[in-house]
Order: sequence, then C-alpha cells, then structure tokens
Amino acid sequence: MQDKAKEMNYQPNTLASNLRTQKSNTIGIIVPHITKYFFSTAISGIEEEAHEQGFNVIICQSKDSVELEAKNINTLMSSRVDGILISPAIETSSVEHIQTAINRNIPVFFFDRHIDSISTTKVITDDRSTSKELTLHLLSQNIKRMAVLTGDQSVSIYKNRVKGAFEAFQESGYNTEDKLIMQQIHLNMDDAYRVVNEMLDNKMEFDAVFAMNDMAAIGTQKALQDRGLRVPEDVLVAGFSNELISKLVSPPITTVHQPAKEIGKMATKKMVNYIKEKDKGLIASETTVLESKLIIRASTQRDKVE
Amino acid sequence: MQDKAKEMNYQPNTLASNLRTQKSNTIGIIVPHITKYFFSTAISGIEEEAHEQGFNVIICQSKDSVELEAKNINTLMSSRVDGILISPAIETSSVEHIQTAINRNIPVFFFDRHIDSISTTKVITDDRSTSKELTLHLLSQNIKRMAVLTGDQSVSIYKNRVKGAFEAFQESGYNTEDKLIMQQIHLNMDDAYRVVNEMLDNKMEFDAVFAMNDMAAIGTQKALQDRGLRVPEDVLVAGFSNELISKLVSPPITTVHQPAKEIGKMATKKMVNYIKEKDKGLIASETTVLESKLIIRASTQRDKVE
DNA sequence: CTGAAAGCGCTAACAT
DNA sequence: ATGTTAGCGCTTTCAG
Repeated sequence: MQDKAKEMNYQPNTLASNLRTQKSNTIGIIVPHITKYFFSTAISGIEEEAHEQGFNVIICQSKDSVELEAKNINTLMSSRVDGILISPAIETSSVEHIQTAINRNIPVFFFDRHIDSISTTKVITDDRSTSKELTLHLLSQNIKRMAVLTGDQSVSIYKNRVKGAFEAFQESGYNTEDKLIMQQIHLNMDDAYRVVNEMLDNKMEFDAVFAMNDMAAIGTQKALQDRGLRVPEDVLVAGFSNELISKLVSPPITTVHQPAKEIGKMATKKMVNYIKEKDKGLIASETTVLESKLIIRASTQRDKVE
Repeated sequence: MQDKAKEMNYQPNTLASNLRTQKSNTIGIIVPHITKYFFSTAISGIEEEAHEQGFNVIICQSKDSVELEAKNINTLMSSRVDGILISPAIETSSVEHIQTAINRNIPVFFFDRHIDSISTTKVITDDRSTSKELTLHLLSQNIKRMAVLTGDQSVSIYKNRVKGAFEAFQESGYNTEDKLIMQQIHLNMDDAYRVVNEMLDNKMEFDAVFAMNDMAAIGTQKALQDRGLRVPEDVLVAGFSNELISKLVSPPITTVHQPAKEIGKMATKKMVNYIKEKDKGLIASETTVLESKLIIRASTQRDKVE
C-alpha cells in the first residue's frame, strides 16, 4: 500500500544518505587539460566505469600548475569525494598537497602520469618498452643520427620514453653520444617547429626525429617540409600518443597508441574496489601496467608506404 | 580560543551543509561525447567558471542516445544537482526526460545544441548567419554547383547551418534546385569519404563542397584528392567548427570558429545566476547568441593561398 | 522480524 | 548582539 505509493515516484535523498554514511559516492578527477585527446578519452573511460558502479565523477583541471592542482585537491576534499584519480601537473616539485589528501585518508591513485616517490596504486602504460620498440624500428632503417625531442624530464612519462630510446641504442651497440641528439622542448607544435628550424640553421645533422608526442612530431614534420626536406625520404619522423590527427597529416606519422580509455576504466575499477574494501582494512597499493602499441605509418617507412 | 583551535584545520562538512540547505552546489553537464574537441573545450569553460563561483561539475556523456541521456538526467536528479547544462543527443524525438527535470524544479539550460520546443535559457551560436556568410564566400568564387553534406536535420545546429546556406543562395538570386545538391550523411570522415566517392561514381557534378563539420570536410577532401581532383583548383571544400586538425591538413580547410569555451562560461554564468536568484522568484528564460567567426583558408581560395 | 529512535553536522529560526 | 535548539532524511542500532 504505502510501498506502492512510494514506488510511484519516491526518490531517496542522496544528500541525507551521504551525510549519514559519510560517503559521497563521488570520485574526483584531476587532469592537466580536459581538452587533450588522451585525457578526454581517459575521462570518458572513467565516466563510463564510474556510472556503471554507481559513482559520480567531479572533474578538475590543473592546467599543469601545482598551485591549481593543490586548489583542486582542496575542492575535492571539501566535497568529500571518496577518492581521487590524478594525472599530476608537469611541475611535480612539491607533492605535499597530494600527501595531505592521503594522510586524511582519502585514497589518491595515479593514472598515466605518476609520481614515483608516492606509494599508492598506479595505472600506467609501458611507455619505456614501446619507446624502445619504436627506436629499434627507426634504427633498423639504417639511420645515421637521430634527434629526440623530449619534454620536462621530471615528468614520469617523458623520462620513461627517453629511457626506452636509450635502451634501444645500447642494445643495438650504438654509441648514444655519436648517434643521438637530445633536445628538451615544450612538447607542442610551435615549439617543435621553432627548435627543428634552429637545429637546421645550426647545421646539425640528423636523418630521424623521435618526438615524445604527436603534436611535436607534426611541428617537426612541417618544419622539415617547409625547408624542402622530404619525410620519410630524407628524414624519418615519429611521435607518441596516437592523436587522431597523426594519421591525417601527410605523410601519416608513426606513433604509439596508448589505451587511454582502458587506463581510465582500470583506474576507476581499482578505486571503486579500494573504496569498497577500505572498511575491511584491505589496503594494498599496486602498479598496473597496460600495454601500448606501436603504430608504424608512412613517416618512418622508406620502402613501402601505408 | 576555540576559534583558533578551529581555524587550525577546521573543515566544514559539505555533506551536512548540503542536506541542511537542500543544495549541492553542483552543476550537472550532459554532452554527447567528451572526446569531441568542441565539447571538451566547452566543458573546460564550464569547469573554470563553475569553480570560480564555488560550484562543482558532474559530467555525463549521452553518446548521442536518448536512453542514456534520460539515465544521465536521472543520475543527476538523484545527485540533487542544482542545475543541468545540456547539449542534447542527436535523436531528440522524445523530450519527456528533460521536461521531467524541469517540472521537478531543476533548471535545465541548453548550450550549443538545443531544443526549440522547450522554453528555457539557451546559449547558442549564430550558426545560421555565419553559414550564410561562408556560402556567400563560396558563391563569390563563381562556383557552378555546390554540394552540402549535412547531418540529421532534427538537430538544431545542422538545421540552422543548412538554413544559412539556403539564405545565401536566395539572396544571391540563385536557384537552389540547379545549383545545390543536398546530401544527408553521418558527419564523420569515413561516411563523407564514402558518399563523395559515390557522388563521383554517379557522375554528379559539383565544384564546391560545404560539409557541416570539419571531420566530414576532411573526409571529403581526401576522397577528392584520392580521385585525382585538386583542392581548391577543381573543387572548393569548407567545413564547420574549427577543429584543431582543420588547419593542419593539406590544404588547410576553410571553416567556422565557434567560441566553445565562451559558450561554456556563459551558460555557467546564466545557470549560477539563476540558481542564486531562483529563491527570489526571478525566473526568466533567455536565449544568448554568441558570435562565431568565419575562417577562410586555402581550401576555398583559388587565387591566393593562406 | 518488524518498528521506533538516535544521530550524522550543519543552518536557520528562535530565545535570551 | 550572542547562544541555544530543532530538524534536513537518511541509516544504523536497539528494543519489542
């Protein structure tokens, strides 16, 4: 009787439930930029998985600033989120704000970018080994000298990608001092364009460029082509992350596909699981490594074209 | 004394406050796909503005499905969001779920895509007039016949873009039956590629293509080039939305830049304002039209190149 | 096994 | 002006 009346259009008040249980059924997300395809795809995975498990997601952007990131963490803490998934800002000098949240018993898990010194659950990709694989592919084309355009080496993912490239050189018995030029840049199209032009102005010699993300690879390719150099005939070009655009430029660019959506889903699964198990005292931090995949396209193939 | 002790690290419990005030200080967002650049950019604007005003944002994707959209609305209602910003799904046949929320006194505002039959606040762009402007630009190049690739005409934005194109023809005194070919497609790269090839197979004649989004324009351009036709020498190609990629393909594509971030910010301002004024009974729905901007690139310029 | 009662931590109304 | 108290609607506990 009452039951039926209730079933008609009874809506339990989540606010009251949240207060009583001290749980918000909400997961906070912090990413550098929502508009980057990798992150929006990861968020898409997080959103799907979270909703399936009855959790909401609150989104924050750090704009790659530690200050904003700290603010975001405060916002999320005061919203009483049950956990935080974060891909931290570039400048990871200070990690207090993250420790603060953890100390307050709010789980903070990393996805993609991560901070080694903080012991918590992480869901990352095997950037190092795929970067190595890509470099071996470049070396197999008898290149004389390879330029690497990398980002801030304090960012885990860039550090690992560089590490992989070095490993490939060492494994192949090549001298990295002779055959490798390292350039740290802002990994975007404009800066890559500028730096490659500078390198050419300075008569640096190289016949392959491995940029640590696709936008930088595209800027590189454009710079080379504007100077009359052909890709891949004169210089090979490779990127990283498999942005949509990387297969649409001419020639399409060899890159590494990262399972962004799966990373998001996996991180969410780990988090939800942790939240549910937390009460039972089962706390263990683990690092999950998802496989990324080398995608070879025309920009690094001298013989056949995709 | 106590004050100081409290100031040290007192964190008011938002959950309790929310229950007491019956407000969540949260705005719900529903978009078709987070991963589309336009939407992630709009969300970025919403996030910034909302946080500035002390509101959180919960994000949902409808995947362009009315069922999922209805589910999202339920999720947001049960989360007791103070308002919902929505860019509705393609198939807007049923609008009950949106009406339900409005009837329950939860404000639902539209941004970008919108449903005319629902009377509420809307923040949109002047697609029609910019589409007209773009078409006039094409007509000024003495084209003989223009093909329009459009999406579902029940979607407000596509309908308005087509309307603008028609207006340009009429204003110029051209007969749309002779000079205009309309093709309704799925507005993505692959479908555009397929349809343009079909049109060429069927010996349809046209020397300009206006695709109602950039990805379709890129598919069009690729199809034309693969058949040995030159852009812009043989066929002009124009798109819509100014995706990042549209200026990176070869030739760069003429398109319309929409102020995605500003749309998000404006919609959020209207919503926050409404939420604050609601108690005072000041309810008025208004439609704000933001200006978009024609960006002419090489794909539609026979004389000079950008 | 069903039903009443206490309490989560705040805010708003009321009384001092 | 300041201090006290009731109550938001759930969940959990405790009594019947």
